[in-house]
Amino acid sequence: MPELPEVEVICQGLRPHLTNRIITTIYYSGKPLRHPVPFAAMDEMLCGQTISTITRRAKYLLIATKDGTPSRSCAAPDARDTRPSLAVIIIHLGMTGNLGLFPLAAPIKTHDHVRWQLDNGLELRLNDSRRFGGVWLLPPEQARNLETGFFAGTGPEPFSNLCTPAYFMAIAQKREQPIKTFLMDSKVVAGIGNIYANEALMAAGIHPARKACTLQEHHWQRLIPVIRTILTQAIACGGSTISDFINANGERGYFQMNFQVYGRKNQPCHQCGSLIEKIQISGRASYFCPHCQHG
DNA sequence: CAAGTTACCTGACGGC
DNA sequence: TGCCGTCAGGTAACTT
Repeated sequence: MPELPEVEVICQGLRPHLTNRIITTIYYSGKPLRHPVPFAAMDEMLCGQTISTITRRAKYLLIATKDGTPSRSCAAPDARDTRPSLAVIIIHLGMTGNLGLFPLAAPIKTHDHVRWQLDNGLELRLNDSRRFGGVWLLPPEQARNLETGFFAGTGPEPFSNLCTPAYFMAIAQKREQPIKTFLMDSKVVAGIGNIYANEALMAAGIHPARKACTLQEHHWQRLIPVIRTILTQAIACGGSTISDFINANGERGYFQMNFQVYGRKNQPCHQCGSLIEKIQISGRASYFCPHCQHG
């Protein structure tokens, strides 16, 4: 379920419930996700550890622990222990992944693949039917160098001040590909998936198949703030449901967004009444208004 | 290097 | 009811 806004909503929803909780036990279905799940390493490194921070980078959720060293040998936590080392769990939700907090007694669902049991009677459950998601565990030395390690090659966040017209134009210069495909390239900019690439281009009045290299500075000056506004709105929509986070069932986050084009083939454009068209671009469903998106 | 294609998996939906 | 094809919010390994 994850583009950037959904992951951000999950991140914000989990934060108050996970911060300062101790991971007590970890369970694993045994089914591989996109990559092997580092169950043995998590079991060894995380049980007994305290969760410190929950953050998001691109479409990945990062859960840091306060101490990356094996804790089974130090059962009594030392309050004066200020060692900065952090092990980090990284979670990606793929196409169908979902994270929720459940009481321990809540029935296990099909495709609940990893469960992190906490010291407050709840457990964090990763459910992912298609198993395109992934779980990684970075030991302290790797966790300290995320941007040059795990996220090397990942583009800046859309909200970063690195995202300027000049930045995009320098890369787009050599790209003959459609602007929509360009926006979805995580090496260019992080977190924009199929839905929001479609929506942002509609809001900016740019045809999704237009070659990335043909966008002028004024296009980028329009597109960058539009991307930020749409992502912000989507996060706000999801945020309104955060209070239901525990035991959250089904729809939360951007399902509540009012899409202008995504999924609206042959329906009238909210701006001009023209019928929204659907085409394939780089193998992905692409929706646009033939009247509003000439730029 | 850029860009297109395929693969990974399950489930929902529409047509027959 | 059921069978079958198609499609789905992502990423990375391939090929061209």
